[in-house]
Amino acid sequence: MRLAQLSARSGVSAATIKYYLREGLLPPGRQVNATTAEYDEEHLRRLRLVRAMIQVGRVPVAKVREVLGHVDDDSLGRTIRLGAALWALPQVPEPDEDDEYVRAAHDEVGTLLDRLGWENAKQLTTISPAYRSLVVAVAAFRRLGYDWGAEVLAPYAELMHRTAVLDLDLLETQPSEPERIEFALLGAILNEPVLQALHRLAQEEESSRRYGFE
Amino acid sequence: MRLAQLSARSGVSAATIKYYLREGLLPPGRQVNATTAEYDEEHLRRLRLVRAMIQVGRVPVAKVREVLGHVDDDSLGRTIRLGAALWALPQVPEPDEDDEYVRAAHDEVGTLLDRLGWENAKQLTTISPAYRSLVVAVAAFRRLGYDWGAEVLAPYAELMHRTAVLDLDLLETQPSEPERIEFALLGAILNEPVLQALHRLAQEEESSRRYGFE
DNA sequence: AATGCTTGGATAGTGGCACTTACCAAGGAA
DNA sequence: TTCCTTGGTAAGTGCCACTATCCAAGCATT
Repeated sequence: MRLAQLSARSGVSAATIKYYLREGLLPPGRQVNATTAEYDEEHLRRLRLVRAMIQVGRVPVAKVREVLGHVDDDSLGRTIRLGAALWALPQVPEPDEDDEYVRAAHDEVGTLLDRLGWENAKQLTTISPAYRSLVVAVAAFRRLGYDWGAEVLAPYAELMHRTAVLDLDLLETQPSEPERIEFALLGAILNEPVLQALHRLAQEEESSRRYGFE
Repeated sequence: MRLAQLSARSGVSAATIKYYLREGLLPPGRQVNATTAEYDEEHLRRLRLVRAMIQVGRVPVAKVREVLGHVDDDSLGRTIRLGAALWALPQVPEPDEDDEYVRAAHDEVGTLLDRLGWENAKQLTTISPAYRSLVVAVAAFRRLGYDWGAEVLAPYAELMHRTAVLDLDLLETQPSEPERIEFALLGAILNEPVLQALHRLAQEEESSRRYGFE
């Protein structure tokens, strides 16, 4: 398959594919001669994954390169490789630890994890981007005067835990290791928009059940 | 309160506040004389809301102006005002209706809504951004060869519905109408990052319960 | 009154990012 | 030989969220 055909089958412009090649998001094709390179189905698949990350997941190009680097790193074990790929995904900026709201949010989230019995998550508080995102968002609520405490968060966390159980059950249905890695990555990138969309749709449904359309 | 003090209390630089004033994200202060303007607590609150939208919610400045325009529009009724504000939030690009994957995704989501009995949501399929986001994400999965059908989505949708019930119960605890509008907006902007962070934390927790840290 | 600081407002510039355009030499077909 | 196509490179584009620089008006101190 030539570059032009790769472009036609993926719907991505030839110039953009060249850009991705230059940026290392796609491995180079097999060079046939000085002016021709041959691409295969694996390139097409990788290109679609890249597009899904950039367009649906809004992952910056530099992050995509980093994530794919972890995915392709055969020297790492499964858990580490997956963790590295997921943790490279975009994050909120570092919380300012001197901020009083941030400190209060830390305490609140700690209380929440204790109450839920998430012992493993507790060990990740210093390194997990998910933990940091949670602290930033809770601090933002507090700064606006809303008391988004453990009592409010706990029922949400229970529901998210059930969601995670579904995620992992689904992951285990994937037949082989490389597929599980890609599937988990897609889950993080695409399933979150899916959940968000389902959430908003559910809000619209529930709201119109309670109050009608008016 | 002068602009410099507004800056100090919000942590937003004076130059950025001037930028927001220029862009219409903040109403102008009360002009005292040619070189002095006076701001109040309402300005500070609005500024924090704007920052929450831009920094945590990643809402573009133009969208923030649009959303706030709906929030402040007293001529609209409650449901409409809230709906307008929420629907102005960032969306995925329009799905390409000619794409075979998009058409298949439409069918799949339609089946899902039937199965769930979300009769109200079914009426929104042509206009709701949440519906469109869902179709785009499901189409992206299909394009990569994963059959993200109604059977897979239904249990997620059930959990999201319970989440929406929690959201609306919480909303009803807000004492007055303007507070409910702002609270609902914050819920859409900040609660989604909270849910996402809880989701990822729950995945990490569940994953380490099943497989250990290795 | 003179000096020097601060204030809010306007204008233009910055840096990052995701492309996109223009161009090039090499190769293949008519 | 002529012309088109190919993949690669360098420079440019458009957008966006700020940010730096000016400026004149006011206020305070000397």
